Amino acid sequence: MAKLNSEAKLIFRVAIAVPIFRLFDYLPPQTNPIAAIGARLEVQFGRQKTIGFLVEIVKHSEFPNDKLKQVLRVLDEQPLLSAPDLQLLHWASRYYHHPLGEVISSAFPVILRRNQSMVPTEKYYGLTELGAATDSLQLKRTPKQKAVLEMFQANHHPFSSSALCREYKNWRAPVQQLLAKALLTTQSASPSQPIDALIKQDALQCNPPQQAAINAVCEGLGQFSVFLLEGVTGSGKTEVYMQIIQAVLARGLQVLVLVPEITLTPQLEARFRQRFAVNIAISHSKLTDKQRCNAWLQIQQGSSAILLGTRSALFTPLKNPGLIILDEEHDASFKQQEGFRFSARDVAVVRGKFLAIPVLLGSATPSLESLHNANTKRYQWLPLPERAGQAIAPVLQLLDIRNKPMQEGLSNVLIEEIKKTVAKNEQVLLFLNRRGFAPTLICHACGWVARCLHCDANLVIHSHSKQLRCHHCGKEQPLPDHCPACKTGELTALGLGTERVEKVLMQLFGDKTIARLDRDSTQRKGSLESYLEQINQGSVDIILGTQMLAKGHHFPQVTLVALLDVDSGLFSIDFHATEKLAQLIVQVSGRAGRAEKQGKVIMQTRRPDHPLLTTLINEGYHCFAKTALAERQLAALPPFSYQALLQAQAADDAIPQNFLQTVLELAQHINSSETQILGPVPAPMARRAGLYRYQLLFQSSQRRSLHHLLDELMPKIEQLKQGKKLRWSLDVDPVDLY
DNA sequence: AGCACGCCGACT
DNA sequence: GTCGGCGTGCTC
Repeated sequence: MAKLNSEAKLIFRVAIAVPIFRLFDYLPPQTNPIAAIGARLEVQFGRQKTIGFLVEIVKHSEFPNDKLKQVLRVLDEQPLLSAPDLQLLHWASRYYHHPLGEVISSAFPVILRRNQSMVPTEKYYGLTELGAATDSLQLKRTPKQKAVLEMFQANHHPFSSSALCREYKNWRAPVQQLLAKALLTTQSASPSQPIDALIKQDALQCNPPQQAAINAVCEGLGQFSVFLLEGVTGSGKTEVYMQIIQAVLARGLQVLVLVPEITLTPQLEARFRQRFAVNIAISHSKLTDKQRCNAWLQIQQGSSAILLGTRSALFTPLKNPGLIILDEEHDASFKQQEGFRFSARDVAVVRGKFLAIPVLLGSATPSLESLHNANTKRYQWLPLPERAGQAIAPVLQLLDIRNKPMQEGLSNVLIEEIKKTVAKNEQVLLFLNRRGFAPTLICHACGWVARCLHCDANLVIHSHSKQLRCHHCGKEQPLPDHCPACKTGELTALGLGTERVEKVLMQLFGDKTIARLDRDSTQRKGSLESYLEQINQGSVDIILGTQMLAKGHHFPQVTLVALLDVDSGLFSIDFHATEKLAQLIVQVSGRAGRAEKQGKVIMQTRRPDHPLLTTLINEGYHCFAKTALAERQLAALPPFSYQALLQAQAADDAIPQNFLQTVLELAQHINSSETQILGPVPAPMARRAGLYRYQLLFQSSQRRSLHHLLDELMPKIEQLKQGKKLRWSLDVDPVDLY
């Protein structure tokens, strides 16, 4: 009898955004005994009310049935995520060994993770029949209203409030008046647009490789496949993207476009808006929660056709999914480095599989993983070897600076080249991947070096703010004028940073305009944009900067690029470092000679025979990648093996060590020896922000056996009492072994 | 993650 | 005497 009874009732299995690998069982609410899988639920969880996600409806619960609580409310009649997207989140939770509740939660915008109520979509404004028929001249006494009305009449489609913000600074007042006059009306969503109205501007003429790439992807529409578009800088990758997007839009489907950094969204956004008349949603972390929620809902409900966003936009549900594009696929910022540590590139590929749509990965310098996948035919390789239009490839040369006269990192040969270039009124771009004045402050008398108290790192001299700053924990202190150790010695700045190069450039080229672009000089909001504009207007002669120069900005007037110090990247313990360096060199070189003028790239080095540099220069990135892959294979490193990194940190040195030792013993118990376990060892930077860091690396030639081990290990780690005294995390497919 | 319970130090 | 420090344990 009791059995019959328990089988009669239904149990909701609920995922909640807490760092617990378990699901929680609830009784259905009185009102809805059945709800849709994936719906958000309001539940009492401990002493607080939270949002949970309905994962499964089952017949009985292992949990003492008399202690089950009832779901308070079903928040979504229809689940906001589709079945394949829910499948994807389940997959991601298993693959990255991260709690399902947190993974599902990460697919929602912050507002929908917390707020009970569905946020209404953004308002749309459209013409009434009267408004369409009214001659705008009747409004000549109210010029603002007249202008707004004319804009609506010229465009034939409704505008959202965010779209109006883009067009007009103060649109609210005139729009309100037009509403009052019944010339405009509000509507909840934009109706779908006729296909022939999608295109504003005609496609450009393509060269044969571009056309081949477009054809290949377009033939694959409607089914899953992965394409790797390897296009050298200036080869017209964006045009390829746009023509494929056009084909997807013509089928009435949506496109998800992911880019690595926020700074790249305005450029692509502008080009998309020039070409397409469809609504485009934007999502990145600099937007407010409300703006991001709006973008999410627009895509989810189908009122926007293109979503352009960063890593966090990956899980946005598409009403009519058609294509995923991931630009600059090699970029490390696609990997989330905290919490749910997923790779947006890898998950995008799996998402394409679940949604049965193509995935297009693009880069001038593809990751070794993706090239390997292309070699093994998992991805279809689409090379764009030619520069599109008039562009000529730059000349690359190594400049041996051994025993050469130097001024603060600039060899005399380079200084002459800079002089010649600026004399022709052409721009120079200097790249140095180190901000600040100098990376080391040393006492000339006693050898004391300024070190961070909280990290295993030297403090960096920042001369503008007259400070010593730690680039790892952010701590700052005033620049001392005497040696704190011997009190008498003279303090010397050792090494090179962008501030120091800027100083010598101002001495050497006092009459020229120099722009320094690094994290310090572009902190103020909009300052990067204003620098970029000045550069494009030609009012800057010499551009000096870090990493951020390598990321996709066009500098058409630059004809000389110099990399001041490529050597510092040549020797690193992390096997990813050479790949990263090669990508950086090629990306920076790509800034030169984009227009008709041929560019020149000079790399200063004391290792002119280093195989990485010679291969890269003589045979190009693709050949470098081939040799690098061969080396990885020989050493059985990824992508020829699979890794997971368990990191632990605490204020006390012994705690993470003991914790990882216990984990190691647990793992050895489970392990059938197919997976190697290395450690526990101190992390490459053993102390950071006052915490001692240790790590345990798991590596296997078989992905399966690695994951079997982790599947069994993780629940045991979760139960360790030691785990509560420290911070630990598991990173599957780590890219940064720090 | 949040939140409560609980057991030890310096305060009106 | 008690306010509050954060260690420990629990959440269907």
